[in-house]
Amino acid sequence: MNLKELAKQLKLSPTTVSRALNGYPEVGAETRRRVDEGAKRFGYQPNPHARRLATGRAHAIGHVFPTDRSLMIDPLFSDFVAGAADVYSAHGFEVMLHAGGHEDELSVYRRYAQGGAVDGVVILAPRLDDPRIALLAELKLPYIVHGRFNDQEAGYAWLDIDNRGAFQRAAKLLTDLGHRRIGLINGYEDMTFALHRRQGYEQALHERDLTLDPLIMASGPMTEENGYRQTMRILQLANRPTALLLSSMLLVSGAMRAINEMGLQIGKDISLIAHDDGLPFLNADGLVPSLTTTRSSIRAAGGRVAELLLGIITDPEAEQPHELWTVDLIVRGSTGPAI
Amino acid sequence: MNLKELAKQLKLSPTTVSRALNGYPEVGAETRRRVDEGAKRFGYQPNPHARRLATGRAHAIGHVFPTDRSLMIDPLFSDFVAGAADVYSAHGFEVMLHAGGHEDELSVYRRYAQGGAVDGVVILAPRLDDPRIALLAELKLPYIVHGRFNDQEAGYAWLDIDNRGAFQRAAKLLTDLGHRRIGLINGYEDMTFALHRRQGYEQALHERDLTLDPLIMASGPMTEENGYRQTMRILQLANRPTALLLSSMLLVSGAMRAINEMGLQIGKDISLIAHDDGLPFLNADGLVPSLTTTRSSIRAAGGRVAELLLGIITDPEAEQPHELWTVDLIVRGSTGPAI
DNA sequence: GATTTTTCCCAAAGCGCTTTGACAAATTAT
DNA sequence: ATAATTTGTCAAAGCGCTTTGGGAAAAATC
Repeated sequence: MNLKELAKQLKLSPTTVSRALNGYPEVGAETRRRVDEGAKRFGYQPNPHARRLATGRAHAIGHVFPTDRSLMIDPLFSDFVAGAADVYSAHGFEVMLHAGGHEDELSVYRRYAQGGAVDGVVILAPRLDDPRIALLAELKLPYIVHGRFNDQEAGYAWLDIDNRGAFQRAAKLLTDLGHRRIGLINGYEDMTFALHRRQGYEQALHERDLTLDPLIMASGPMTEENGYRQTMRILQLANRPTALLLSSMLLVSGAMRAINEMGLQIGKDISLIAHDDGLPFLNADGLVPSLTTTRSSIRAAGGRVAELLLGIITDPEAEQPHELWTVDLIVRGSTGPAI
Repeated sequence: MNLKELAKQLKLSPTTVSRALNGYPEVGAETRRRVDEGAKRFGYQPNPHARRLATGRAHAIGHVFPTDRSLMIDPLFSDFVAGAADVYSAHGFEVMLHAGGHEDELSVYRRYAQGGAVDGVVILAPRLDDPRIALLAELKLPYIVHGRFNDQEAGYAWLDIDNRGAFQRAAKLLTDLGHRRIGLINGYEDMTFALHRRQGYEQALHERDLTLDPLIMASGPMTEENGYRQTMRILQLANRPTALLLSSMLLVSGAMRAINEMGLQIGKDISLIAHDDGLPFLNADGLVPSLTTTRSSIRAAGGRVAELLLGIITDPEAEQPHELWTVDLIVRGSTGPAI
């Protein structure tokens, strides 16, 4: 059943049916009712490809899986996309997913821009020297960045959480509790989110005139195993820290394992604060002791990013949105006074 | 730059250019060369929507996020899709993602089928009484199931791992080690994969004339927290098991935490075998002691499922593929003789 | 050399929708 | 009453591609 067929059944022209269905004003109330009723009765669905071709709008958003880092699929990604996809679907947009490997990320954007396969893209996990910056500026493809390109805040739309502020506050909480040696286990620091976290951490230490010790800082993949390794390494130092700041709940899994193994007690011998993206399978509140966290739902971020991008697409003239979300610091049982 | 424009530049007709680009035989070698060269020079990319409309093929596969279980996004999903997306992209297919919530899964398939938005879909996490069975049989939409509908193995294409065999072998390994009380912490058992695992487990116990004890069996979300909860509950029983079978590495995280807390030693006081889907952020080999697992890469499964589906789409007349993958049992340090 | 076949290219139609421009009919203004 | 406007509908063009059905020119066959 296509438009023409439906129009014939209703004894109307395709023009009128199309207009009625798309809510244009130049169609009588009674006719509109008839059309709506007829469309429902015949189960008519407009052909999406024809519509795209005619309107030039894809009604789709592109997302690219960050699949480079030795093929490690970030478990955060699916939650982010789930949040975004919900919003898209509410607005009749599809999400087009691309997982690297065969075609490199930049080519994908180029192809998207050229063929109009999508109306916009979401850029994830921005890096310090991100090659996507230049390309996207050149391409006429609406986009929004989750995170920020390194300290470059104008010229593009973004939504970021205040990673710097979050880790600064977290570190400050620890110094307020009397901790003077505080370790940091971070993600890869060529990603801006991780860099910002380190900067927040450094600033807090700096404010207390504490010196940085590279030995108790680490940067790497946010896996259980690396959490274990780095924690183990740091705890075995002669002069081990009394508190640890972690960039991910997955690192926490490994860290707790290491701490248990060392026979230390969380919240007493060693304090822990981690960033919690709200992944549903790893609950900070369910741990024993419950975990003090800087918390920001990555799923909510995905949803908001989607909303903003749809806004940009609808009105490209409007000012580019910038949103910096403050991060909650939730104090629970894993932080205690320094020993 | 579109086809017509390119053709004009090359002083050829759109027909010829289209044919040359799509590898049809009725075009001269020299002309073909000129077209290829010209297309590259002008950076020509065919408009995907126009192509879809003309050919009636979407060159896209639909995937639906299993987002129901109280909005819990399964972390396995992204790895599976990553594997699949790689294959699609090598074949010039896109992946269209849908995350429930706004529109229910069945409607999505109906819409896909009606409008030809995708050429096929991948069905994930089949259930015991899966409403998708009936719908898909009715819709003329090629599909393949990852897993199997409950013991119904004909009439549709599927790829599954031998969950039953895997858990049977795992349980048998434990009984061979002398364990007589073996616990099971499973996923939701209205999913066929979980049911099959329980059946494998039950059969192995049955072969040794061991009786089932519902007290040391659990079924629920595969989260860290639930792993902890169930393990804790089971270990606190008066007559606690000496071995535990777990359906997911995430459950293991929680289980190990519980075991540590109880002051028990893995591989000695209690043996552990878990199913490992090969998630890159949770490595069974990196644990201490390293974990005995039934292992099957969900990412590889995603890739193969994609290949099979593309095959079905290319040749709908061919026989429906069924693949049952045997699962590796990798014996490592977490299993020891019964105490 | 005349006829058939093959090779290579083209004009035009069609995919299913949206959108422009025209036009009766109904309404309002003069 | 007629003229000017508004309302509700339609015919036709166009989005950019593929594909059908020819049809010259070149090659192969008799």
